[in-house]
Formats: sequence, structure tokens, C-alpha cells
Amino acid sequence: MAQTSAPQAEPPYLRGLNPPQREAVLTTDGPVLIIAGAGTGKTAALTARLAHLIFTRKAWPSEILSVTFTNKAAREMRERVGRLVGDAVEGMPWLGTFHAIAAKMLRRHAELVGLQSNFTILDTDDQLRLLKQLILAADIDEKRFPTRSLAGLIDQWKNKGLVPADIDAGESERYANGRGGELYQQYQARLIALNACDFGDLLLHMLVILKTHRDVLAQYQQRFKYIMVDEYQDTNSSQYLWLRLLAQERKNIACVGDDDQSIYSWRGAQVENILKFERDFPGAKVIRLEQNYRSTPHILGAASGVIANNGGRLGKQLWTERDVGEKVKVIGVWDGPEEARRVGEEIDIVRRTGKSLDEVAILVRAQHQTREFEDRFIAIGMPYKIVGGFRFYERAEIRDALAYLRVVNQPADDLAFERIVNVPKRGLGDKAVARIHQLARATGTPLTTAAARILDTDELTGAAKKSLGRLVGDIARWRDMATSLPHAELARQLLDESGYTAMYQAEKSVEATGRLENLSELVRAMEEYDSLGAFLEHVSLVMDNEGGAQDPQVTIMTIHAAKGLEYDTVFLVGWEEGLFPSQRSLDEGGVKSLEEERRLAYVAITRARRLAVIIHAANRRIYGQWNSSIPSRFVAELPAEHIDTETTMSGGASLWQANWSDSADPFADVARGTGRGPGWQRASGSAAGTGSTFNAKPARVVESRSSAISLGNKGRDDLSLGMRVFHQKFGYGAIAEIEGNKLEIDFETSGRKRVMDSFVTINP
DNA sequence: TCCGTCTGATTTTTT
DNA sequence: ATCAGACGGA
Repeated sequence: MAQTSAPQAEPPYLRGLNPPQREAVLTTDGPVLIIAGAGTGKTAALTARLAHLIFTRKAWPSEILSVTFTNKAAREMRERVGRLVGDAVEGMPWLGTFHAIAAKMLRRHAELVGLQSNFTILDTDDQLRLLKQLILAADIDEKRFPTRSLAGLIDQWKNKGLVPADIDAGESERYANGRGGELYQQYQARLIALNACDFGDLLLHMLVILKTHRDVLAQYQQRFKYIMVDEYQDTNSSQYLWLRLLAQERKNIACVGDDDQSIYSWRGAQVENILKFERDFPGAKVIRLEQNYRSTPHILGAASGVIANNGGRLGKQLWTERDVGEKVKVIGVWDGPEEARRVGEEIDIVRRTGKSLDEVAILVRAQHQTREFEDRFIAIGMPYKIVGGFRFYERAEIRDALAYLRVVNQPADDLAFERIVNVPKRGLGDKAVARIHQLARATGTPLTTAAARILDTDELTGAAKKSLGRLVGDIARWRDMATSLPHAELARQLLDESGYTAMYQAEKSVEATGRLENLSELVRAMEEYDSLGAFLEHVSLVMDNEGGAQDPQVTIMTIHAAKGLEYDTVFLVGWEEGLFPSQRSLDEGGVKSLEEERRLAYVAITRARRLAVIIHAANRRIYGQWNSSIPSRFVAELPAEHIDTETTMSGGASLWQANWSDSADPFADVARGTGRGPGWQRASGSAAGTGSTFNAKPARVVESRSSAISLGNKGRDDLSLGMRVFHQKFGYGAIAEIEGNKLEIDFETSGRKRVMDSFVTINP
């Protein structure tokens, strides 16, 4: 990344580091705060620092604690350290996410908080189901006090390191007229009974243990000679307290972060943690990484200009030796569909210069914005991927399969039992489950035990009883098998014998086929783990959706998801007041949340290496309603000398202004809330809601530019009208029209769509 | 138990 | 516009 040439005798890991980076690597002892602006080679410095500690024998790999926020960051660090130190990286058990490391510790000391070491880690879905049960039992109106609010509140408390006893009346007041604390207490009790933890508990329990068991704390203080923390600006209070306890003794803690990239305060992150570091650790050395190796001066200038509008920053001056390059492009378009069309064209221009689509990203503020691009890219055959959304283990079939495994692995896991008891359908509906629950409560046993016992009573009749008997017998047998069979084989048999795979095999839809594939993928993944427990922990804490290498494709994702990534060309779309900054941040949260939006803008711009294109639309459909919109204030904050404002819009603008005055009052309908009156349609040229072709004047200008993409493509000769074809996203459909390489297809489930012929296959 | 209809909400998201 | 969850009837 850096290019300083090094003298011979220097260790290899220092090669190419600039002076502040070196200082960050070589300042090993005592507290260090590294303020690392975007693209300043922070990871390079961090990994070199790890290598340095190991090579100079200051610590064994197992004596260094290095925490990151995401698995991705942890993986990258492990990989890069591995390149520097070789196999020694294998011995770094304490390199990982906060949660993974906390879980590892907690399994060793589980009994200190009333858990067993094979505790289950619940995800958000389980958490909500459990809370809902408690809310119902407490006779609270779920309509007035949604489960999600309570979940959010408990999460906040845990983020702050507060246990139920710490919740005072004021805090408690925040849910159901003061019953928040009581429910938190019950929730924690239930979790212990279930031998389970939610994500927040992993940290909270460890924090409690470190606070109350001096011997355990001393043990870890001894062990961790050096501590390194990535993305320090994202730590929440509980993580902060946890770190402070561990670092207290030796004070060899190095935190890396950038206050300007703090974008997770809504998740409990405290920027203050980084701002007050020097106070927490007196004598701390502060190192600034300010040389940017990623972006052109114009991109940096634009980003700096925007972020300068924030107050209370640590402050830093990014600079670069890179060539000036292109200015940041700012383009105004008519509406959302035109924005997508325009981005498609611009990408095509980039592609024709020989750049890979892998080097292009579209960053949105909110997930729903991805749709417009997806629709457009399908229509023009632009390969794309959308990052985010469902992760592998969040899919229903994966969660069901895991629930089966959990029931086998951890008998007290009632939530898992509830999930699978009637999947596939066994005639064990709410009524039967309620009876089992009742008995479980009365006898204080887990559901699986109660289920076995209820068979000895007359509570259940005929079919239900027989069915439950079979399930109980199966579970017992699977538990038995678990001790002798490799766990992947166990999973295979279990899914088979439970009738789970049969359920999807019977359902002959495209979807079901995909689900079955996911299941075999899951079983295959299991083979890499030593035990069922290890696998389950991996799934709940580490597993993510990283697909393998694919053909080049454009990446579409939220700005949040893009943090830490970089692309050659970046499209920043939807820069309009109300969208970005989001309406929510404008309505509530005051200056603080507006400043967080601005940091988001800063993160967004600094993802670009060579070219950033910022787009705003004059009209946007929000929740099905058309709204006119004005450019984001962040557009106005871009320094003029670093941007090129698209001039074609002025022509467009005069056109649409003309159209506005044409119709007496085009927004009368908008004001009335219908948003689709004739005046509007004339003005926009886009028939609302139909997705029909855009034929108003401003669009025609654009269409002529795009013709280069579609002309001269002749279609496949193996397709004919009426033919049944398959499309990856829309499933099966019949060809209704063929026009060159473009098809109109009547899809069985999603209606008529226009797609490229290369996206369909014949009778797969 | 299952399916259609109605209602309401809808930033960002890791672990 | 869209989607999930609740509700009510077969």
C-alpha cells in the first residue's frame, strides 16, 4: 500500500510503511490511540503491529487479544497476519469479533452466571419469540407496547452493561408503564432456564464475571500482554468496560478508529469512547494516519468538505500523493427510474474502458432503494449482486434444520423444540403445544421432557398422542446417535427421518429446490467442524454469506454495509433531503443524528478510489406516493472546486419546468395524496405504478445515449414465442414477445417482465 | 388447521 | 408499493 523504500536490515513487515504507520507498529507498550482516516492503511499498520509483537518475542500469538467488529474484518486480519508470520497465526485464538471472543471465554466460566458451557446462542428471531411469550403472560397489550420495542430496550440496556438490578424506575418507565425492568428480569431468568444467551449476553455475562470474580479477571489480565482494538469508534459501553477491565493492569492497549466514521450510534456505539481515550488512559500516545492511499485529491476534497460541517471532531487532515483525477460528478435526474437508467449507462461507459464490474459499487441509504436498480439491471442484463438482506442462517429452512440440531445438542432449548414440533406438519398444533407447555411449567422441566411425560397421561388423544410419541422417540434416538455418529451424518439422517427434507421434496416449486440445496450446503459445511457444538457456535456467530468467486458483477449495497470496503467507481444515489439525510434523522435526534448522517456521507464518498458519482432525483416515489424532492444539503456542502455538476439537467430542468407550468397545478394531486393524477403523468411522463416505458421529453435525451447498449444485439435463435423458460429470479414463465435479445415474459408468479434473453434457460 | 383478507408499518444491522 | 402479521371464516 505505502511506497517508502526500506533499508536492508529492516524486518519485512515494516517494508512500505510510512512514518506514522511505523510509529503505530513500533509503539508497543502503553496505551496508544491510532486515529486512522479512511484509506490510510490502518489494517496494514495493525497487522504489521501484530507481526512485530510476535517476531520480537514480546508476546506469543496466544497472548495477544485482537478484537474486531465483523467476521469479515477478523478474517481479513487473520489472513494478512498469516502472510507476515506464517503458521504462527494458527496459534492466535484471541483474534476475532467481540462476540466470538466473549463466547469463547464464557463457555469456560458459564457456571459463574448459572449457565452450562454448552449454552445455546439465540438469534434475534428466537429472542423476539421468547419476549412475546413473556409479554403475553404478563398480560400486556402487544399492540400498544410492541415486542420489538422491548427487545430494542433490553438490547440498549445490555449494550450499556446494565443488568436487571441496575434498571431504575425511570429506565423501567420506557416500556409498558414502568414494567420494562420487570420484563427484563423475567427474560434473563428464562434465558438461564433455557441455558441460552442472546448476543448482548455474551458480553454482559463476561463483564459481570470479570467484575465480580477477581481471579478470573486476573487470569485474563495476565494472559493478554497486548490488546488491539479495531474500529474503536464503534464500541458500545459494555465493550468499552470489558476492554478497560482487561487492559487495566498492563495498559498495553492499542485502539484504532476514526471518529468521522462512527455510523452505528443507533446500535449503541459511543463515539465518546474514542474521544475520551486520552482521559481513560493517561499518557496515551496519539498517532494520526493521514496519508490516504486510496482516493484521488478531488474525492478526498469532496469528503473533507462535507465532514468539516460536523462539530466536536478529533480532527485530521487527509492528504494524498495520487494524481488529481476526475472531479466528483454530481448529476440531477428526473426521478428514480431515470436514476437507475442513468447509472446503468454510466456503468456501461466504465465497462467499455476495460474496467471490471467488480470495481463498481452503488451505495444506497436504505435497503428499499436497491429495487429500482435491480429492476433496471435485470432489464438490461447488467450483472449485479445485492449485498445484505438475508444471510444464510436466517433462511427458514436453515433455521429449522438448526433447531432440530439444537434440540439434540441442548435438551433445555425449548425455543428450538417449539420451532420444530410441528414442522413438518404432524398434527401437533397450538392446542397440543399449549398442553405440553402447561406440564412443563407445572413440573419445571424443559419441553422435551414434558413432551415425554405427557405421553403417560390422557392429556392428548389418538392421532396427536401417537404423533408426539413418535417425535419424542425420534429425538431420544437422535440424541443417542449423536454420541456415536459423525455430526454431519447425524444431520443427514435426522433431516431425513424427521420428514423435513421430504416436506420440500413433495413441494415441487423452484423455491423448494433452492431450499433443499441450502440444506445440503449446510450439511456439507458441518463436516469442517469438530463437534456439533462447535458447528452451532460457528453458525450463530461467524457464518456469513460470502459466496465464492463469481463472474464480475456490480455491487449494490447500503452505505453501512460498504464501510471498510473500496471500489474504483462508486455511485452515490438518492442524495435528497428526506432520503439522505433520512427523514427520521431530520425529525428526531437533532444535530447528533444529522451529524451521523453526515459521517455516513463521508464514509460513502471515501469508498471511491477513482470516481465518485453523486445523483439526486427531482421526484421520488416513497411508500407508493410520488413526492418531489430537493437535493440533499450534503450536495451543497461539496466544495465547488472538487465537483462537476452535470449540465444536461439544466436542459432537462427547463423541460420539466415547462411541463410543470403546462398543467395548471401538477402537484395538486400530490398534495391530495393520490400522487397519480393526469397532471402528474403529463409532467413526469412516467405512468405511475405501471412501470411502462418512459417517453417524456427529458427521458428521450437519455434514451438516445443508452441506445449503444441495446443496438446491434441479436437475440438467441433457440427461443420462440410461447416457450416455457426459467429465470433465476422470477421462476418459470412463457415468452410473450421477442425483440432482439430482449424478451417479454409472462411469469407464473410475478407477472409480465422484460428481461434479457441471456438470463433465461430453457427447461432446466 | 388452513387460507384468504385486512391492517399497519416502513433507516441503517453485527453479532 | 409492499410485506408481514393478525384475524376471521370454511
